Formats: sequence, structure tokens, C-alpha cells
Amino acid sequence: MASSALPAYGQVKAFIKKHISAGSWKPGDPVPSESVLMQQFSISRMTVNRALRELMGEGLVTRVQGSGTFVAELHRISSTLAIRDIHEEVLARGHVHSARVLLAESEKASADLARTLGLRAGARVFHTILIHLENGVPIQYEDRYVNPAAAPNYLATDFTQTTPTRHLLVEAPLTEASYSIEACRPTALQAEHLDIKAGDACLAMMRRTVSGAHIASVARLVYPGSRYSFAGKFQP
Amino acid sequence: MASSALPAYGQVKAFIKKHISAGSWKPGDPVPSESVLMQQFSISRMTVNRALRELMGEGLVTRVQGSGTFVAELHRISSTLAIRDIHEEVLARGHVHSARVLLAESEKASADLARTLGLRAGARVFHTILIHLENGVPIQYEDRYVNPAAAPNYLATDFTQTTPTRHLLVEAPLTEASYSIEACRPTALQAEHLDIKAGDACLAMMRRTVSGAHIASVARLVYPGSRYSFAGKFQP
DNA sequence: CAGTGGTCTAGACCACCGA
DNA sequence: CGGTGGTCTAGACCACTGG
Repeated sequence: MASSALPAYGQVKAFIKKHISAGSWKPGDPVPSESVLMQQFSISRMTVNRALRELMGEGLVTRVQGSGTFVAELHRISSTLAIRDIHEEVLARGHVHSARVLLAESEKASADLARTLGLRAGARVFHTILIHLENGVPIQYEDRYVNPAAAPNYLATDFTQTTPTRHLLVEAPLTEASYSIEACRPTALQAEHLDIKAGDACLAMMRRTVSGAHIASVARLVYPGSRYSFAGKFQP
Repeated sequence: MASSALPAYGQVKAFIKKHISAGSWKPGDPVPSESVLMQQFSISRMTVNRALRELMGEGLVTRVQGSGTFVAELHRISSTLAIRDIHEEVLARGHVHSARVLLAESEKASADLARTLGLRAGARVFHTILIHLENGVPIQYEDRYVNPAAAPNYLATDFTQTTPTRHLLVEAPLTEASYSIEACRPTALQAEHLDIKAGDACLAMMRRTVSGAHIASVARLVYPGSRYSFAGKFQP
């Protein structure tokens, strides 16, 4: 057998994927039940169950207790968009990462910001602005507010050595995060520090992280459109 | 027990997640072995194994055969970025989707395009350009090339009724896709049809889909930066 | 009611790692 | 070599669905 290296549950998964991607089983169609697959492959139910459970995790099938397993409605084109620490990301490309600190201080939160961080208006918050460079070329303008309750030692960090992201991952372990990506034009200050023209398009990622009971941080990361993109891949 | 509703493997997962997110187990630290957890929870090894396997799938731990299970190095902030059919996405917001067809024809591929689609230079390809509107407001400029071998009936479709994405999902079931997101300025034509100013920033998503042996389609989707963003959420 | 999936057990054999 | 994880079995009980 050519596929003898593939474990039994993998063979079941491959069998089902083949039928789905070939189109012979359409969305909404029932997938053979666990007991049928057991006999067909001469394996135990636990093994079939694992195959189907993993396929559900991958979004290829839907399972309904008491009813059956079905081909998922429309194959979502989806992918894990990993948001890594910029330091590690640059290193992974074999390049050199460095950072310039434009601002690192404690200030009073505006009403808007306080609401976003779940604090009362006028509360003290930490504010940092950094430029991240890859081989000396600016690639990210990081404007971040941090909740002192989540990371009291934030401002004591040397941000040319440790990125805010890394500090926060250690000090305020992540329990939840949300983000959005949009396109924008840079402010004059951003354009200057990113070394781009005022009219150039930029990518902006807003990131909000929660650690335990606190909203730990909100950040706006601005990337020159000409030097950065988010990429991903998807394989069923 | 308050958590008696949670299945046994879920309790093991919760136990480990608690220690990781509380910081009592740091990245690189070993997680108790399967046999230890078996005894600690008085459950069978299969059940412990499932808990640890799922945690690895979620990126929280690393497992090395013969060595052990360890807390993953840095909690990736990652999230499934779902790329849905624009028609469904607009409908899901309770709005009305419509489309204008600017171009739908067969043409000869340039050398570049042919290479991208895995065809010989000068081969016939289908080319469509559409504007997608949400409640009458333009939100996406879709410029797409399709490999005729993957979807021979593509041009016969009424794209005011069926989106190219949907047609392709049915005709050329997806086996792989990759994308990248970047910021750009619109061309004069794009600005006109999207009803935005020439200097406005836009989000552009390049998408390349593979169906079986064929590269099915490459598309460039341009969104007005002021009217669209990609958002996601992440929970460990 | 019969059939489905959700969960779990108590074993088992194997490949691999590190001492 | 003992300990680790990777896989698998042949049962079991349960909750749920549908006719």
C-alpha cells in the first residue's frame, strides 16, 4: 500500500476530503456514519470518531448529535492570521530588528480612551510610541496605551531591547485579543518617522488585548503600505 | 462540583490553560505527562491524550514524542480570518448586496499572468471586473482572472445574481488558497467606480485559489479604506 | 424506537528520546 | 533502559434526533 504510512484516522480523513474536494459529495450531503466507516475501513469507532472530529475542527464537516455528519455548507476560505511579535517576525526573515522610542510616559486618559481600557476618565495610563525598523528601514509605527493595573512595570522597560508586545505577553498573560485591519493615510508625524510621503497608503492594525480581569492594552500599529502586507494560506 | 458539566478532557484542558494563563507555568516549562494527569484526574490515558492533543492544535503546548509536553514558546496572537463570499457577508449584516459587471470576457494572458495561473503565455483566460455594492454603496472592486480549465462555464454566469466566488466554489471546489492584504492607492478607474477620491487609501486583498491540479483563479479585491476593515478575535 | 454522535475506559503495541 | 508520546482496539453508557 502506498498510503500505509498514513495512520488509520488520516486515511479516513483523506478519503472524505477527496470526495468533498472532488465535488462528489456536495455541501449539505451526509457523510457516511461512524458505524459505516468502521466497517468500511475495518477500524474501531474511536478511530473513525477522531477523523470526523478533526474534520469538524477544520471546518469541512458539520456534526449533529442524533442526526449525522454532513459536508459543511460553503467551504470557508479561512486561515489563521498569526500576529507575531514584530521582533521575532523580523528575525525569522533573517533580518535585524531595532526600535526607536519616541515617547514613553504616564498620562491622563481621555474619556474615549478610558472607556476603551475600562477605566474611569482621567485615570493614569501608560503611553508609548515606537518606531520598529527592519535592517534600518522603518516598518511599523506603534502607538500603544497600557493599563497600569495589568502591567505596573511597563515604563521601566528598555523598549530598544524588549518590545512592548513581549513585555506584555510576560507581564500580562493573554486571555483574549481582538483586532481589525484597515487602510489609512499617515499623519504628518507618522509619515516623517516612517520615511514615507504624506499621501502614501498605510495599513493600520488596531489591537486590543485582555488579560484576566483587565483590558491590558490598546495599540494602533501603522505600516507603510509599500513595505508590509499580511499574508496567509489555507489548506482544507 | 461546579464544573461537573464539563467533560473530563475539558477539565484537563481548563486545568492546563489556567496554569499557563496565570503564568505559573512559563513557556518552555514541561506540562505534567499523560500518566501523571491520568492519576491526578483518575481518568484513562486516551482522555488525557485528547486534551493535550487539542491544546497542541490550539497552539498552547508543544509535544515531542519521547520527550514530553511543554508550554508553547510565545502565545501566538492568532485568529481565524474568515474570507467569506461578499454576498453572504453583506446579507449577514442585514443589508442588500448588488453587483455591477464592468467586464466579462476571454482574453490572452500576459506572460506574468500566465505564470501566475500556471499556463503557457498567450493562453486564453477569463477576465471579469465587478463592483460589489452594499445598500447601493460600492465596497469592493473585484478584478479576477480565471483558468478556463478549472471553470469552463464561468463566463456564462450572470454575475449580478451569482458572485464569482460562489460560482467557483461550486464549479472548482477549493483545495488550497493563499492571500495577502496590503494597503494601496486606487487607480483612476477604481476611484471612479468605488466613488472615492484618487488619494484615498484602500485595502487590497490578493487571493489565489487552487482546485485539484489547476490554479483556478487569481483575484485582486480593492476595498475603500474608509468603508471596510478586516476584523478578528482570538481567545486561547 | 433505532440510529446518530459525545464521551470514556483499560488495556495494547510502537517509535522515539535521554540518561 | 525507562519514560514519553502516537496510535489503536473493543467494548461501554449517555443524550439527542428523527420517524
